[in-house]
Amino acid sequence: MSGLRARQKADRHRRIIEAAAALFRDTGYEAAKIETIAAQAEVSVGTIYNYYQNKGDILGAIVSMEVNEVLNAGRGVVANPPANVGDALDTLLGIYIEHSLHYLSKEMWRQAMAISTQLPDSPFGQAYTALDRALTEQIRALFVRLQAIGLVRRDIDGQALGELMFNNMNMMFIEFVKRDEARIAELRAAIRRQNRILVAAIAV
Amino acid sequence: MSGLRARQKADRHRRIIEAAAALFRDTGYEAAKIETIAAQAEVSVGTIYNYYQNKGDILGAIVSMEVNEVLNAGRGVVANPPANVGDALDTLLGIYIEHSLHYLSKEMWRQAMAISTQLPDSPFGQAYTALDRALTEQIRALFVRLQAIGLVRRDIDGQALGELMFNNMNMMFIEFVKRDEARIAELRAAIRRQNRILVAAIAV
DNA sequence: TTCTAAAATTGAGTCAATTCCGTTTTTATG
DNA sequence: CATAAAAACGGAATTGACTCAATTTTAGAA
Repeated sequence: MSGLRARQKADRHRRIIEAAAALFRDTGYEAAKIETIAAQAEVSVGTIYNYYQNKGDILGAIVSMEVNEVLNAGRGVVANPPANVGDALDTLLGIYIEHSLHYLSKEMWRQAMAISTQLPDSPFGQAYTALDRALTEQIRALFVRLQAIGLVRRDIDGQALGELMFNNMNMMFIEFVKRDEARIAELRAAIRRQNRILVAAIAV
Repeated sequence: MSGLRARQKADRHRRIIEAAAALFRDTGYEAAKIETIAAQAEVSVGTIYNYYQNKGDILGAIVSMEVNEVLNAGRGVVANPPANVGDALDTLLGIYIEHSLHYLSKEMWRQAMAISTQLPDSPFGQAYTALDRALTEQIRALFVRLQAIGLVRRDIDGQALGELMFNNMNMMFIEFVKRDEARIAELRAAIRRQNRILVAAIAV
């Protein structure tokens, strides 16, 4: 069961994603018709629904790639953080934020976020939740690292802290993508200001 | 211009909201067809769209009522908070959370949240953002109150703290409504645990 | 009371996502 | 090879939100 059929399958997957990504970027998610994606990918509408449960899942596949890149970039910071709690946090969260608009437009993010709350049990909904958890975990890992180095107090509840910080950043990011005119620099400054309270509380 | 016409208008508004609320509750938001809402409210489909820009705005009107009640209930706590930072926070956020499922089901919340990110510029999208801001402001007001009483340090950045705490609670609430089996008690406990870090940082 | 312009209502029509099922392609088997 | 079962495909049909041009209702002037 791993000959021609599997190859065609992978190829069609790729073609659908490529067609969709291009269209979402160029015309926006809403404006991109399944029919157009199908034509571009040289498959039928029915086939697209054979590969993805719904339009949101196509976007989901694209979002997952993006977030996984972000997670990867974050690993570098966790392994080798700046020698200062505030800077370490700013660097990690900065990577998340700066990377975030690389492949995805704000409109695509809005749609992705909306779908993930609307259909939490769809394949994408579950994947999105898993990605959030992975990001939270990475922030927690940074604290563990900083505790090991001796920059963060040992008696801090790393789990709760990671959640608190991720949740705040995430909510700020949601507000950010909701306003087209919002700028990354302002977002980062606002998060830095909020985190100052936490940094003061946890730094040795 | 405030005779029969105004009365009929108010009456139709009410009928539409009542019909929609009942249907959303009973069959769920997705399953509730505009046609059915129209029939129940004894108006035509077109009339509904004369009163509300889209299906989401109908839900929006219901959500706004709910959140305004919550804000109202919160005012009491701010005016007269428990004499302990942790308890004061727990009481205020507790009111938000306990109230939240009074009129709205989890599915309705999911839809409302999704729509507010999907269409941030629709009437409901803007109203939802305003409600979030009002809640954040109320939490900030509680800190100001606690500072006045002498329970919270004067040098704390109240604005940043209010945002941090609201954002965290809100994100936790989003995750809560995404899982049908999640329980209120667990949600409150998790938030309490997260807030402990903040309380330690800000208490006198 | 009658008439007219403005405001509101109506429901058939449009549009795009999703479903459905008959047809075609691929795989496994003798 | 031939062939039957399984998997995947295609595209017409369905569905439900939303629009719009025609019609009805209301307010208020004559």
